[in-house]
Amino acid sequence: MPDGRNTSAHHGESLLFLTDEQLRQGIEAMFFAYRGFTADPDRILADMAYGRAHHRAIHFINRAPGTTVNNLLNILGVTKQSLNRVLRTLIDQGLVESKVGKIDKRERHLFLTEEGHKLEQALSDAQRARMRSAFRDAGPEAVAGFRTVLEAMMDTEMQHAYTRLKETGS
Amino acid sequence: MPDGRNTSAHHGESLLFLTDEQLRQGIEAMFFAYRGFTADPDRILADMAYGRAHHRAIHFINRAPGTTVNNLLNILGVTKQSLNRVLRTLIDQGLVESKVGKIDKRERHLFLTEEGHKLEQALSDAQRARMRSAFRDAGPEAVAGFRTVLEAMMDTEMQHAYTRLKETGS
DNA sequence: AGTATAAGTCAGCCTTGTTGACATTCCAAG
DNA sequence: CTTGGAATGTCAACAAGGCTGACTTATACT
Repeated sequence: MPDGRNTSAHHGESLLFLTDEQLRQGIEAMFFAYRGFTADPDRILADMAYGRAHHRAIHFINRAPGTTVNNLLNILGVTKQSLNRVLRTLIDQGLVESKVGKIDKRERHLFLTEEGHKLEQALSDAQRARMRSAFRDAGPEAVAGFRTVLEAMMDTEMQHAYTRLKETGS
Repeated sequence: MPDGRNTSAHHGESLLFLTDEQLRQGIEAMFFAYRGFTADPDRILADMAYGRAHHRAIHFINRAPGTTVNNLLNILGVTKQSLNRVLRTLIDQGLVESKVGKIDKRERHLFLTEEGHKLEQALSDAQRARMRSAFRDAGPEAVAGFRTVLEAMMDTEMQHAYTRLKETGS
């Protein structure tokens, strides 16, 4: 973490000078792109009794099988009550399994069932298809830049969560 | 639009081959970054009687003053009723002004009042600060890539809306 | 034994999205 | 000039998914 690297606004260099217009375009790009990003899974979920919140839970349980409720809470950034409502329906419907911890029996470890995996596949297939198409159209250098900027835009705790998940990656 | 450029999955080149793991990281980056993206304005709005929906309306009215309700509807991608609820509170609170169209009197043209501009400034200052910091940390090539990928991720109609807004830029 | 932690639950509230039905105003085509 | 359709506004009802606050249960730690 270099100190004072970006404290001065004007160096007379285009490298560090960013107009409000450029920033505004970035803001709008985020807004429109996020709509596209969620559109395909949303369409699948619309026919079912589930929403975007269920998708997020399923995604991260699949990503980190055996994760605890508390862990998921931190990653998703919602309240226990909010997550519990979602989790309860997923468990009731047999998409998620909750197992009492061996070391600490207060904890519940979450796993996708066979059925849960099927829905996860359907949802992430749709989302990956769009991401793949965007990545291919944009090319590898653009993809690297994309990830660099997004990472810099995260809150610090989320950067850590993101990095931890990356390192867990197959 | 070159035909058949990305139809084949395997060229034996890293250029076009994208693993599910890479795509999943992109998906998670989008998720965590969008949280950061909205966090600062959300904090400001939490103290007031407004939410993210008000922010979006204010942003695009500021961006394209005199826009019609229908136009805004298309950009925001919500129903007339949903937007109307937001718009009504903004008009009642004196942040937005609605003027009957001169050519077509059915249309309402929307403008920010002095007060509306103040809130818009506060919100976009916060959001731009984060975007600026992320852009600086990432560097200009990364920023270019970021925008290329986001644009490729949008639905076609939103690409058009985005481009139209860009060309309107000061 | 007493405190802290993990999880679950109940109740109630808010924002923001949805549908459906309907009124108004006005342009434009027949 | 009339009529159909477009743009807008409004009412009502509902659902998802956030939130807070209060409380219970089980377990772990000190």
